[in-house]
Amino acid sequence: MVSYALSRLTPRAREIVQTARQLLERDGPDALSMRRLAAQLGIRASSIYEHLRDKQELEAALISVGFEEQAELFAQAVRRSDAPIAALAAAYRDFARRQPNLYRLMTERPLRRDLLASGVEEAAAMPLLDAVGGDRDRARAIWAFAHGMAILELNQRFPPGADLDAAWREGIEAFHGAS
Amino acid sequence: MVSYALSRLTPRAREIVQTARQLLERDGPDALSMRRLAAQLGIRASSIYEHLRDKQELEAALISVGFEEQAELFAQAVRRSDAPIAALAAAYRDFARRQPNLYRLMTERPLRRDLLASGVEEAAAMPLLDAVGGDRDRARAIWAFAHGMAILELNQRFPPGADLDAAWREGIEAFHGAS
DNA sequence: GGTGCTAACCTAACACCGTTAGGCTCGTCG
DNA sequence: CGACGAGCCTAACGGTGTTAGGTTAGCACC
Repeated sequence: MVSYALSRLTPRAREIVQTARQLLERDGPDALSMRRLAAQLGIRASSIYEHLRDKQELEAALISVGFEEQAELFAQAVRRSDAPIAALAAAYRDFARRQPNLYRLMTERPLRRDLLASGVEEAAAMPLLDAVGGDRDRARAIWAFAHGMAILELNQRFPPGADLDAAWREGIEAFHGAS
Repeated sequence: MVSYALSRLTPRAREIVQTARQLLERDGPDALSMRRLAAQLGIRASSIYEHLRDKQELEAALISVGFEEQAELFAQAVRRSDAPIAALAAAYRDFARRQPNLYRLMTERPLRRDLLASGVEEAAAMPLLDAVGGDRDRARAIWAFAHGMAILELNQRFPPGADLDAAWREGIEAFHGAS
């Protein structure tokens, strides 16, 4: 199963984006520099610009891939469970923990939607919107809770001993009642 | 009313931190560079290091001030309302919208707690913990929701027409029932 | 076989970043 | 007067994203 977002790039650009992803996840956000990425590829930084317009476009490609993977994971989670909100929450947290640096990249700044593969953002949001019967306000509130929990956990903002499973449960229960 | 966090600095360091805050809020996060800050002060970047150890310490001072102001605002919000959770949510959102760049700085990365003025983080968290009767899991879930809403709004992650008031209400209602 | 085109790389440079080493000029205090 | 410290300076180092302009290798076509 090949990414639609990547399939729109030239083969060389695709390689660069895939290398960038490994670099980002393995060595952290600071490692995602054009020079370090180039070094990893065995070329010079300026050569990357033959394949990608600039760093924003590289990041947008990574973010698009992230959304695609989220869409797939979230759809599966709902399919496999009869408590869709709890399942989505678990899948959401899982994605963030498994690829913390990609998750940060995907959420830490305003999105350049014009650079994203079209539809990927909506596709990632659909499973939750379906799970709440199309209630957009409710979906947004639940998303905010899940993102808050995920990013505060990644950024180690909760005290060391905090029982995060319990906090997740607390939120999932709260959002389980009727609106 | 003078900040405790700032009062621990030398007078010159205090001026630098205050100038940094104006610069950050007026010109955005990219403007908070040692060189630009120095230019604003009429000196060279290297001179700042006479007064603050490094950029991390500067940021920690800004963050400490932010926590102090939050603590004050949140305490007031609870005092003035008999629906403490709704009042805290409103105050939280308000703080983030009024000082978006300081709010981002305060939340976007792991905290260097060793550089923070002691107690400020806890002081900002107390009003909510009190409002939920000391239930830490519940307080964390509510905080995650509020932070998620605030940062997603600041980062323009909701669709342009989204009714964020409604989403906030949705979350506040959800967390209003008994645990 | 020669010509032209394209892909993919290169070096060199620009303006910016955080930070450090080392030096200068004051005013104050003993 | 002499010492000292506060506060500033210049110059530099290694890092960042990015651009201009040049080279090389392979392939299509006459």
